[in-house]
Amino acid sequence: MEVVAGLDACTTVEPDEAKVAATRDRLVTAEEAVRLAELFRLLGDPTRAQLLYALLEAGELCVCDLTETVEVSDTAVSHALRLLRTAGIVASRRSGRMIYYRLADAHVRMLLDLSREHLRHG
Amino acid sequence: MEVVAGLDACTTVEPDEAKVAATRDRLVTAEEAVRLAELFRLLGDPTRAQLLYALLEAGELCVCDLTETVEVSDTAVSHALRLLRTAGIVASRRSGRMIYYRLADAHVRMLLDLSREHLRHG
DNA sequence: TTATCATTTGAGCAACTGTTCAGGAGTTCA
DNA sequence: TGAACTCCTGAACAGTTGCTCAAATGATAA
Repeated sequence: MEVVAGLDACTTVEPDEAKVAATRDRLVTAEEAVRLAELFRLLGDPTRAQLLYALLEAGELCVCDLTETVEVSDTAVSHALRLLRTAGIVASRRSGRMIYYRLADAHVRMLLDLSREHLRHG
Repeated sequence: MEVVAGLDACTTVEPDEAKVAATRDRLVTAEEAVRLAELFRLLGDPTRAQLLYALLEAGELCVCDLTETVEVSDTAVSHALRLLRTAGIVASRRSGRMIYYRLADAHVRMLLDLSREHLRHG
């Protein structure tokens, strides 16, 4: 810690300081990194991932259908959905006593698609 | 738990069982979901995210440059890089006493790009 | 109203995560 | 050889995570 403007190490072999400085300028800020990590972290749980892929396929599903599709308890699903909803990743709509969830972000949809590609033909 | 073939709930209002069954067929398996979540989980930490974005910008950086770019201890960087290396997300190359790291996966590069888009113009 | 259904909420807890610390391994140079 | 440098490893510890359980909404039906 406490390396605020510390640019005084690792110059023994090659002067990579220029590269480091250039990288720093174009780099995501620490704050942006936190927000990006937050997004990935939300996708980084098997239960939440399955829920999201189910919504990606089905378009819209109620909690009980999601509970059935992913095989975990309804409360676990609800807790998971709350996190995703708070982050703006999914949105909900009430119809009678059921609540239907859907993906709420085009970029997330692309992320899910792309990473599935990575897994299957990567 | 213990809902192995349980298809007997939530048919009160609409018969969504067909939708659930169809979704299940095209859905990622539980095993795939675990692997996908594992990938996202690795991106889902501020330190690792910053390291990856630094590599995305710079192409290749040694550990000491990464330590300087991201402001955490060298051991923390090393631990983080080991996780990413084990998962095949980054690769390393030794040159003298330095070890240079680079992104090792085109899909991951796209994921990083896409999510940055999401953050900045989403 | 009462009963039932679908979903949510909050507390509690076991399991996991990321960091620091101390020490070790491999490389270069005098 | 030995010292200096770059990086890695393992243990330990605080903080976080995701689940279960019990209880509470909100909505429909009798």
